Amino acid sequence: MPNYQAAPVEKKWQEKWEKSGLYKTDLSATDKPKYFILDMFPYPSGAGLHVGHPKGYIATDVFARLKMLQGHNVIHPMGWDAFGLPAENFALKNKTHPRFSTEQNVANYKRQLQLLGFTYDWNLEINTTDSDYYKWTQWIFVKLFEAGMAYESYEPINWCPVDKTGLANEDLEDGKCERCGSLVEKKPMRQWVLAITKYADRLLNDLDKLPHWEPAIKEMQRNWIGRSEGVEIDFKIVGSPELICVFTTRVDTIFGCSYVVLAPENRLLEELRPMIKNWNQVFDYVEKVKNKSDLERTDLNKDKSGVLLDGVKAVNPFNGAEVPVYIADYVLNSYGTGAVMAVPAHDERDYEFARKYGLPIKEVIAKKFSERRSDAVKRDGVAAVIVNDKKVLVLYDKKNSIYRLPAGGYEKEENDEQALLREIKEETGYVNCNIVEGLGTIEANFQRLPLEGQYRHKFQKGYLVNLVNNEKTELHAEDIDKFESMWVAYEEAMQKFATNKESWGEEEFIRRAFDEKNRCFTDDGTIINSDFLEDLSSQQGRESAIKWLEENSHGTRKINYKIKDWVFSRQRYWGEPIPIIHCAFCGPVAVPESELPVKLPDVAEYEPSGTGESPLAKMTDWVNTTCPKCSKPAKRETNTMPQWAGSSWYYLRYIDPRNSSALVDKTLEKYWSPVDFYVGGAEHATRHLIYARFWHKFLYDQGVVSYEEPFVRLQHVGLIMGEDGRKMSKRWGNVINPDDVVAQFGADSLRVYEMFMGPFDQAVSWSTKGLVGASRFLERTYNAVTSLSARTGDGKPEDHQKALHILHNTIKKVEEDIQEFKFNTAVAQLMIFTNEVKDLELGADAVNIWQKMIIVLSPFAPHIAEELWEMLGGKDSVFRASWPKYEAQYLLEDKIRIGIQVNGKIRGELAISRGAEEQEVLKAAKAEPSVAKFLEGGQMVKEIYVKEKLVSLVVKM
RNA sequence: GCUGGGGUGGCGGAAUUGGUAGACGCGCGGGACUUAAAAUCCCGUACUAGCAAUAGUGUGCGGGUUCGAUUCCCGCCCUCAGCACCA
Repeated sequence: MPNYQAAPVEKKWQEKWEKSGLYKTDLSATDKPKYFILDMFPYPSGAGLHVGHPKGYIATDVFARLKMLQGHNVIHPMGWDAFGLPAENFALKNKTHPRFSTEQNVANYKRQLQLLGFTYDWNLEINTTDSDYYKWTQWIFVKLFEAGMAYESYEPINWCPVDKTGLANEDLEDGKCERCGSLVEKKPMRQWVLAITKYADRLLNDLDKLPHWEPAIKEMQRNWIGRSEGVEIDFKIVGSPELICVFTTRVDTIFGCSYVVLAPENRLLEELRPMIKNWNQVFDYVEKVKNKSDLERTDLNKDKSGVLLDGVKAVNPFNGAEVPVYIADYVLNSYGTGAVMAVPAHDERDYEFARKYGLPIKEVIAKKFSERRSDAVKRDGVAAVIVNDKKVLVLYDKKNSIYRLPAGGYEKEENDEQALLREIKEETGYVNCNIVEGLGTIEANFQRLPLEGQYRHKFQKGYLVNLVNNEKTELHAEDIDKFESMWVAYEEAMQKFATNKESWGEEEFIRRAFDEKNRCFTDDGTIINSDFLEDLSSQQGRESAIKWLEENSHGTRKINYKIKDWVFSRQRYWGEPIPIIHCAFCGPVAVPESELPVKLPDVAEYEPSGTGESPLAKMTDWVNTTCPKCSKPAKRETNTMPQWAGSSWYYLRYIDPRNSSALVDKTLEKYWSPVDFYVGGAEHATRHLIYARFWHKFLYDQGVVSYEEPFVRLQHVGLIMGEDGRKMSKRWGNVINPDDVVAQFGADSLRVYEMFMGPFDQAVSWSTKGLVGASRFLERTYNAVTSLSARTGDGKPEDHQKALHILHNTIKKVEEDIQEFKFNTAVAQLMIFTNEVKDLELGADAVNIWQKMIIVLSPFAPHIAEELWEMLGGKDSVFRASWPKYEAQYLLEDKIRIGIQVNGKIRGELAISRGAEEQEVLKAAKAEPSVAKFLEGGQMVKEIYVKEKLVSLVVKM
């Protein structure tokens, strides 16, 4: 029978905390530095919590307790995000009302959370489905509407046929409904949309003001916002007044444009119809595309398709070239202008399409390998990548010790082919070669090795060459000594060139030769074959081209975003009613603030209709109202808000949860805002976290909040997987319920274990064995403290030294690790303390030392810490104590052991005193028997002493 | 494909301005206590060879720089997450 009984102790302290109001946050107290630490509030599902859910809450709780002990006013609140599809679907399935099932689920979640002994102040609890709460969600919508940020749209949107509602882009996963996994359809319907794209630039730029966010999450947001700077160019159409406007970020490649592509849905198609000779074929293609789902369309990624618009020619304004026009579904109508200029040589998609349909591929960018020098001599040339049987021919220049490809400059009037074949013959002897394909151009600048020494600048054209047969001529006598030729595999060739003394980019040609995909060069480089852009860098070329476009009115600068405006209507029951009244005379009118909230009416039948109408539409009593402006009969908006609405601002409400006259009091907001630390799942990086930042910025512009960014520091929590390594799920039967764990091992064991499992942000598998380890540690600590009273006297001085050394290192390590969220190593340090200190003879001073340890342990295991604190004479809660300060004098030990290396290998160890003289240490090191035998008979070359770390001896044998 | 992580014992993982790789925990082996078992405590535990002292090998793979590389550089493989025809 173990000595420590978790259940009664945990119950005892939870009751005491409740009674004394230990964790109550006095919102009006502004005497101390504040700390706002926030969990992503849960969406209470019917299944209850599994052990993975509380991991983040445990971490914030540990952190909050540290801050309390360090003397901060801490706000650590919790609430419920309870509107939305999953709750409604759950209710439908169980034939109950969502309000009822939500209440039940919330109660269950709350009970489960309370078992773990968190510092949540339940007086601050909020619930997005309370009308007192969603009044302010509606209020924000009204402000958005009044600011022109919420508008009605009739564009086709994503429609989930199973959940029977429209969805935002953010609600899709692989083109499927994120909730139920069904394929979404495109459906045109009336909907409310929020103009998040107006904030796109600020959402993007302000990421730079968030140094304490993980770079990975900022990067995800950058990708999601997807800003790209480019130009729109107008292509005239031969024999038509219409223009094809294309968007491109690469005007520098304009002279490589060999055709133009329209999205199949592009409206221009109708206008051009009379000119199109093969209309039937075009029409068929458009129809085929229409019937493809978005998923099928993107799935065809690898196999591009399209149809030529026979009879239509577009004119490249830069050179007057008439190029063919295609429709192809690799061009999206919803991005840019729904039309692109195709530059197959420098865009992978165009390249693939051009190869499939045999369209010209014109190279206009050379890869730049190194900087040009003003004193360089220009000498262009050709290079051969001769491939035979998956091996490439590499020359070794013996005199200069360099590897190279067969290559050289032009002689007299030679063309590429002549020069190439001549060089191959001269340098390798092969006479029967077959030029397969060009590999593009590399601009190289380099110094000719010893022979000439001058700097060269060249455009080198690469060619893939096959051997027709092995026939060779004799090399010139001089060349036989000069070169050694060898056939090597890809990896070996890459390696040879990687360490080559003189190189101009041969690896690039080899890479292109071995993989067709690499033949399309999409980076910036030096412009070639391009009229007035010739020889400019891509960057300069873009500037010149834009200038030319604008001066000649053929186009203009343009910025596009991937992020779309936020589709904000749901045709479902369980959500905040959108506070709008439709009046035949006044149009859509906002519900006046005095009439908010627009309460969600109770209904018996709330099943989605599937017609695109919300179930609220059937509630005629509720729908029929009068216009607030003209008082004539009018109808309420029946769509509801998406699940993400309530969570986009909830953190603000914790600061002032019962305020009925304002969203949040200004003074309180100023003191408690912003959220100092926000912890939650990485899956919200592009949804919730973008929406919340968007609303927050809007509220900032409205003067409601005083900071531009809501969350100062952001940390994502890694999942806890099942013992089998799979996600915890009913489906796999690997779910561990915290109720069971707490009943068997206690909340403290669960808390300590979850913090100890591994790095906080990493996914780790649950291990009940591992949990036992945490439990044993607490038990050992308990036993150590309970046996303290049996010890008397002064103890041993060296034990004292040791205990103080460990204690102060523990204080430092735990304090620093908690702040950096490195809980696993903090717990390891606490374990070291118990293991090392429990058997030391410390006499009466033991109590003092262990008291400090208990404070340091308390954030992780608050119940057992309180119990032990009380046992050692603590009168008040341990959380009313102060975090101990570590003292530098105890951190370092006087005796150190250092390693001794001989020729880089550890051969022995040496005990020295801190501050020992270098000469003494070296002398002692050399005298060490295990070292000395490796020094025997050798000559000392070097002796290195890294202070208080190691000795490194170099001996020549 | 792109972007960002990651690859270290039987397992979860420590250690990075380059300095004794494997802290801590699990598991495993041995021992103590017990009539016995559980629990607890003590000792050991990277791998290979050896009775041992010891020697060799070792941080995904191949090279490089260095007295010294898990750490830095070049090339490659695998894996997880997000995005995915965004011109």
